[in-house]
Amino acid sequence: MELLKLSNQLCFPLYALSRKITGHYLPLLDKIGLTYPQYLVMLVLWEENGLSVKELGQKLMLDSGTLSPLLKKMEDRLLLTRKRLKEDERVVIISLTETGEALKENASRIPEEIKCSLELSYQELEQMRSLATGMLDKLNQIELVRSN
Amino acid sequence: MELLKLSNQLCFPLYALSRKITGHYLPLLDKIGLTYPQYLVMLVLWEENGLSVKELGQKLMLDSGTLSPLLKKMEDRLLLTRKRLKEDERVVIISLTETGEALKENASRIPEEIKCSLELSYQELEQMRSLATGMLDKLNQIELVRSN
DNA sequence: TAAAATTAAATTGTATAAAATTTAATTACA
DNA sequence: TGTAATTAAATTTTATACAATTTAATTTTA
Repeated sequence: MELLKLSNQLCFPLYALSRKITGHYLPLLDKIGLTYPQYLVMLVLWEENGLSVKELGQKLMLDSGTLSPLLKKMEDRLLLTRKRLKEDERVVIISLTETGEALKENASRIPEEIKCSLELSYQELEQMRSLATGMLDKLNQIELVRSN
Repeated sequence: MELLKLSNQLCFPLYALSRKITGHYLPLLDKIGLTYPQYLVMLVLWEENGLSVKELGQKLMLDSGTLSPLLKKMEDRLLLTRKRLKEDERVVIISLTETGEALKENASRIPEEIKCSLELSYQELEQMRSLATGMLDKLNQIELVRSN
C-alpha cells in the first residue's frame, strides 16, 4: 500500500472532519456571539465555574498562549471576569458573569441543532464520539508516561 | 442527559484529537522542514503534480485565503513553482521542483513513525480512518445537495 | 458584441494554535 | 534564609483558517 497517499492517512480525514464540523457550528454560534473555542470555554464554565486558566487549559488541552487573549476578549464582552487569587497571585480565576450564565439558555438548543445540521445517525455520532474520546485518553496517558 | 456537557460533545474530542495527532507529526515534519498543512500539500502533489490552486483546495478542503500564502512560502523554499495557465490566466498551476520531488524520499518513513508514536492499534487507527472518511464524505455530499 | 455575471486567486481582517520567552510569584533546599 | 528551581500567565512570533472583499480574466447573454 502506498503509505504517502492522502486517502491512506488517518491524520487528514480527522483534520478535515474537525474543521468541517466546526463549520457547522459557526452559524449557530454566530447567533449568540461566540466563536467555536469560546463556546468550548463556556461549556466548561457552565459545568464548573471559577476555574483557573491552567485548569481550563487542561480540560480543553489549550495553553495560555491561546487562552489568554481569548479570555481577555470574553472579559471585554462581559461574559466572564478574570481575578487573581489572593493566596497565590500567579493564579487567575475565571468566573462567569450573570450575562455569561444567562447565555447558557440561548445555547441550550445548539446540540440538537448541530445533530440535525450534520444529518448523521445517532449510531455514527456516538461511535465517533466514543472512539475519539478513547483515543484522546490514550494519547494523554502516553504523554503522562513520557513526561515522567 | 446534560447535552451542554463537554464530555457529551462530539465536536470537542474530535477537535482535541485532531490537534493532538498533529502535535505528534510536528517533530517528524520538523526534520524535513514542513509544517503540517504544508505536508498535506506535498502528499497531494506527490500523488498528482501540476494541480491548480483550486484543485488543491478541493482535495484539502482549504480555500485560497489559506493556500495562497502557504504556497508562496513553499515557493520561497524552492519546493514548488507557481505558474499561470496560458489558456486561462486566472488559473495558477502548482508544480513540484526537483527538490520538492526529492523530499518524498525523506518523508517515506513518516507514516510508520507516526503509527509508532501514537501507540494505537492498527484496528483502532483503521476504524477511525474509515469512520472519519465516511463522515467526511457524507458531509461533503450534504454541502453539494444544499448548494443546489 | 458590449455589459453583466461568473470564476480563480490574492488580499484583508479577525481569530485561533502553539512554541519559546518573559515576568512575577511561590516553593524548595543547601 | 537567601538563592535556585518551579510554577502560572502573559507576551511574542510564526503559521494557519476562513469570511469577505478585491482584482483580473473569462463566459454568458441580452
